Amino acid sequence: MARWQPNAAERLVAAALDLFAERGYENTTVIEIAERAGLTKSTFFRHFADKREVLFGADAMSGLLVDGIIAAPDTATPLDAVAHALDAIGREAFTPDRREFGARRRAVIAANPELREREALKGRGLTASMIDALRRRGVPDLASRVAAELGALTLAIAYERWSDPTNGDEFGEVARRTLGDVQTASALCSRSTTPFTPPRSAEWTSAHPGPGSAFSRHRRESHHP
Amino acid sequence: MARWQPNAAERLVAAALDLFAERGYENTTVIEIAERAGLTKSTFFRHFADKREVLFGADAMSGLLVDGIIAAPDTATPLDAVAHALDAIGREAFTPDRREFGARRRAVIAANPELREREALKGRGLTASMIDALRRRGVPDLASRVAAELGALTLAIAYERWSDPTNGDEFGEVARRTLGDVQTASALCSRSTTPFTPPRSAEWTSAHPGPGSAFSRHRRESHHP
DNA sequence: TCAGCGATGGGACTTGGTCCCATCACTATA
DNA sequence: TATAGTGATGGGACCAAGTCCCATCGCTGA
Repeated sequence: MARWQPNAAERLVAAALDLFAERGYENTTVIEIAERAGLTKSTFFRHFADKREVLFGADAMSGLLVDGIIAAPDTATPLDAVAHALDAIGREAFTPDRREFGARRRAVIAANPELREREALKGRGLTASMIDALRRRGVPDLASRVAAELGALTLAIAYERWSDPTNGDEFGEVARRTLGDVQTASALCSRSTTPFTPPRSAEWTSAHPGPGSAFSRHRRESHHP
Repeated sequence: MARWQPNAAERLVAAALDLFAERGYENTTVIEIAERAGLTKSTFFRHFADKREVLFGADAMSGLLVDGIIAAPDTATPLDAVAHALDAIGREAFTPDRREFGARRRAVIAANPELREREALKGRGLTASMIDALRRRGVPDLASRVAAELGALTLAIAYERWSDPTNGDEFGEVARRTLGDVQTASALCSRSTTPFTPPRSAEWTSAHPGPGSAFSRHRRESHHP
């Protein structure tokens, strides 16, 4: 029988991905997944905490990110350290041979709210890991949170771009380019949108002496608690 | 009977929050929640899509954020528009009378992974809404994503700070201060980390001299296990 | 040959969640 | 006053996710 055949977990993942792609996540039963893998419901839950986890189980990313951030040179800025970690992910996790799998997985997750929810949680976990690693580098609290958030955004966008079949670049390249884009975009966030307005006129800077006062003129419009 | 008593949904929320706080989310049954509210399982699921949603149902935030961002003056930068939206949330959603509820809710959510997962998904939804609203302002794609992400981070931190019982400020103030802190921290992400060199002393303080600004207040550490 | 061990099978059980229909209270209209 | 309509509720059957416990299988080593 199927008993004692190796790679039970991998077989379950493959079976699940196939079935999810065929008939959708919610129209697929754990028992069906297990049967296609030549196993049973019991064994499924022995390998994965729940039905969603079958697409998120092999998750060494957190460790890779932490190690990558910590291993970055002392002179690296917080976002440099994040870039260093993204490189590690490109070498260890998102290798070229996994691109197709990544694309299928991404499509399945995008099609189901329950899976998107799990993905969101995993994202928070990765962000938390990066915050922790950055703090250990001596980066101040808030800067760690912001850098980790930008890192998570970069990771998400880079994964989108990399798993696109028309893209032939390695993940490391994609990620670095993406991080550059994010940094550029970040600089735009505190600048006026309209390209031809003077970005930092006298009035603007004087009206913006400290955090949060830029829109002090907009507040107090209506006060009815 | 309890039938036809008004505010069924509110009673369910109150009952759920009480029970979750008493014995924990996973040790509480939907039937128990319904019974404490004088209702039944059927009615519970008529008001809320699932068990988690009872703590996330009253969710007008997305609309408030979108409207606030769109209503911001044309001259506002992306993050100014976000600030404008956060102000609206302070007036419409996170009113002072809801602080205690917010604190209890936050504690319950923090104690349970399933609820944290839902919270993460809701956060993604808010971010998506902000991205959309910013795009409608003409903000470029990537800048929208970054600004929305920073806005979501600001909202999360501001909610943490505001729901703290020792905090007496209104949400709008807290959010404004938080956004300033986030912007400041954002600038550090591409700068060298070393803590005892320039940024802290001269350059830092002279660039942001606001009296009640930045890190002088609310030194609360945020922990991520 | 046998004992130990880890992975699997299997079934009972609880709970979240869906579905459908009966029931109740209120309202409008004749 | 009677009656039909409407919307919210109760109730139970039903399915799938997830837990628990124990039996069973195949391998390994003595």
